[in-house]
Amino acid sequence: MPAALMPREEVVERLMKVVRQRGYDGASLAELSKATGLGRSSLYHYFPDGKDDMVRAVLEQLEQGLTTLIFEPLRGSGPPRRRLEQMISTIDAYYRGGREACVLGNLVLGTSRTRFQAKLRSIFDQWTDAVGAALVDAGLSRAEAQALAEDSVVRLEGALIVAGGTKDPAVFARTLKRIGADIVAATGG
Amino acid sequence: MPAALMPREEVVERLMKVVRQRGYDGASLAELSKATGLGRSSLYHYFPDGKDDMVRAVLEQLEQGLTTLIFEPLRGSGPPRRRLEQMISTIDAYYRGGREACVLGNLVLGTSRTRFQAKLRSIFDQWTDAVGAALVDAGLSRAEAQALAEDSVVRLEGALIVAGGTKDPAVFARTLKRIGADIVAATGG
DNA sequence: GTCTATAATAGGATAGAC
DNA sequence: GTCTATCCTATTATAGAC
Repeated sequence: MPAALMPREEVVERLMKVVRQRGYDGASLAELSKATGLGRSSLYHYFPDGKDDMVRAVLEQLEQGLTTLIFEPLRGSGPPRRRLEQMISTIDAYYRGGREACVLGNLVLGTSRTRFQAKLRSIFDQWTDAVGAALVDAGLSRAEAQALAEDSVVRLEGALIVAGGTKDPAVFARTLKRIGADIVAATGG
Repeated sequence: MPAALMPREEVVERLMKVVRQRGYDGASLAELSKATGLGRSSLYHYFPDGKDDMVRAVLEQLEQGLTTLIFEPLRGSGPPRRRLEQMISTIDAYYRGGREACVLGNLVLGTSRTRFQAKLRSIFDQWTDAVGAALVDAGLSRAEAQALAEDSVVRLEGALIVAGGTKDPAVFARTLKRIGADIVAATGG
């Protein structure tokens, strides 16, 4: 029995790239097939329910990646402000300085929002809560922490939209700076 | 010679509603036809180049609407802070408290960004510049005004994404409050 | 200016061989 | 586990009558 040509994780990673660039509605099976190097039938072998299944896998893997890269480090040890700064530079790299679009944003818009609502909400909430937890560790009240955390996630998503729309990645860089500055200000200069 | 059943403006308004809800890739001609009450052929009579033409018209009309509702009032007379507060409540109504998605965001994501890049950029820039102008009137330096204006637009767009993804319009309301508070703080309490 | 009808293509999904 | 071939539907777009 022949082995898979690549690990499932790698397949999903390539699917994610397409969804990130083209969204749910814009990602055709032809492109998903081309990006993975797998024929339609092979894709249906991995993902029996078709595109929905693929995107669910993308969201699962994204959640896992964010957990490892961002949520867990935010709740880790070390000075809270350092953890928050680390998140910002991880995000900067992840979105390539604002040149890459956001998978989440792409799935919120178009016709796909309702399809994946529960998972989308869960990821946004985990993100906000993880940032909030680090801010509480830094001395903020729960309410202050939650508000600043939500604002940080909102700004991130917004900066990716505006940077994409203006074709100006600098908007993203400036937004990350503002997020960092507000965190520094709130946690006592 | 029979008159049009409805003014072109109304046709474009209905197209906009579909684009806003479903994005470029998700907006099929069948839906655009249903939403306007016009058959495919009638749509092609108004918009010979098909969907691209329709979305170009949507963006033109959106630009016009934003100019009247937001950009011009921001540059108008009256206390600058009042003009900025007015913008915020206009936006709140326009996006129905965060329950409606953003046409711009929808066209930035999916496969449509490059198609309409120039117009998207123009609208984002006009928005930022108009907010910046009001902030300069309120006494901020050009650099401070530009930064706070950009941040306001970024937060708006981000809040619409996060509110959509979490199905929680309150995120949008809180973000508008934060934008207002930061404007008040920057223009001298 | 709007319609019905239809073309031509691309879309998602399946069957069955290997 | 992957492929080729195929199906059916939806999609964009056009033709031509009224």
